[in-house]
Amino acid sequence: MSQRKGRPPRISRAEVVETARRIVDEEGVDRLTMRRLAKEIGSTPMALYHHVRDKERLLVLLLDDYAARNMHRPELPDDPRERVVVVAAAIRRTLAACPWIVEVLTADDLMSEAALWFVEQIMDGLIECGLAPDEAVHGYRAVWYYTVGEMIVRAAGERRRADDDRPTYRERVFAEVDAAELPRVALVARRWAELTAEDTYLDGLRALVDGLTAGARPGGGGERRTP
Amino acid sequence: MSQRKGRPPRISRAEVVETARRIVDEEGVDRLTMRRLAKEIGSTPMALYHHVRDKERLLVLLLDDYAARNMHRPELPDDPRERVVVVAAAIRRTLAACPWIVEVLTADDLMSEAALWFVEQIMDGLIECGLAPDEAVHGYRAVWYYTVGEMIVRAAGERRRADDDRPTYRERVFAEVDAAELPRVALVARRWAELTAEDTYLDGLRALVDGLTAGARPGGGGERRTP
DNA sequence: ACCTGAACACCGTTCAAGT
DNA sequence: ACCTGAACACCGTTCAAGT
Repeated sequence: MSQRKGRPPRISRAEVVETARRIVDEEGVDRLTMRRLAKEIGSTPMALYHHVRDKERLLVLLLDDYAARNMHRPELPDDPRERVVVVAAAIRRTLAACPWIVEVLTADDLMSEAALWFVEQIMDGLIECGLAPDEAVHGYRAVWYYTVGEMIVRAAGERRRADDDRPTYRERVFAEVDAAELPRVALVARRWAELTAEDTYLDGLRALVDGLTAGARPGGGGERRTP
Repeated sequence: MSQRKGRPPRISRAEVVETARRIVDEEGVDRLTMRRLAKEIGSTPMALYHHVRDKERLLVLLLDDYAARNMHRPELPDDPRERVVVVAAAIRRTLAACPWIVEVLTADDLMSEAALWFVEQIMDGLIECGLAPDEAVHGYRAVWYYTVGEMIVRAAGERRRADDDRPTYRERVFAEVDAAELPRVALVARRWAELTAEDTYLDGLRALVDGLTAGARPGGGGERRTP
């Protein structure tokens, strides 16, 4: 069409994101700096700022890129409640595999084009269980909160276990628990680390989805109960 | 007792934490640096490292300190399910009031002495609803995941709303939603920002607690149903 | 429009030395 | 044992100038 005015670009946003992805994959998110990225791309730090607003935005672009490449759509069960569970678990499985995710989740939501299919399925399952569209949005959000929280707490726990000199502090708190004052906690204090290391994501998710859909009367294509 | 050997300390860990708290309260967590803290305390950056392991640890100490000062125990309702809800909401209310919390939650759990009373009450409520102690730990964790996730996602949303030039990106994704492919999402796309800005923490929490306790037979001091 | 170079205003932490 | 000074190895971003 029309001749673009000004100097032709030497690097592109796609190239910036791609190079950033390579650095993060190979060396971890800590090694991704604007200077390092510029060097890798054969340019200067400031050239990057013509293609991404700032570093935080770059991280969000990286997450969207990751989602587009890695979020594979699972087979959908017929039961709407189970559908919500399966889809949420698929989101979590994909995101949990990418260790730098926590950096981005604290900066922004996952709400790229690639992710919307998953949102659609969760909302659809909830609506089929009898929730109104607005309630389904809030239901989706509840599932998302639970999933984000699980990923972040798990990542923190893993990091803590990696720095293996650290146990002392938490363990001391638990060792000093007064069984008269805190009988329930005292009962499990010794096994706390072991119990919280278990992966119970699915159990909690099922409970949440059950709770969200209990009491709503199903409709919208699913089985229907007597009114 | 015995005379301590070596040079007497000029600064204490308590003084370090207290000064750090003042900086964070007055100027935000971004302004808390080891150099700034040292200057404020009238010492050098490296002196701090004799009292706290590193900056991350300092942030955790700060959270524990905050919890000890601000987590006020709520009145406990008789109904065990409602007790879980009230106690979780009390945790969340306190932590949500402290905007730097997300920095720490991604680094470690909240598991200070002050927090254990809240853990106790949640476990107690769940056990009274019929959960076994191990299940109550996992139930508590599910509530904690949900609460952490809600706080982090909400904080990110608020930050996004503060940088008010940013809407374009998410809004464009939603504006381009294909109603044939994603009918449920399309239905609410226009109102997404508005719907997700609503505070529905309690609704989701109630659903989760209902789901966690449904099916378990109550006992352990509460009302009992026919077996 | 796009890119460069230099500079600003910082970081957390290690190390070796002092008291 | 506790503290200091200097240094290491960096950051993200602004600004003014070039093409």
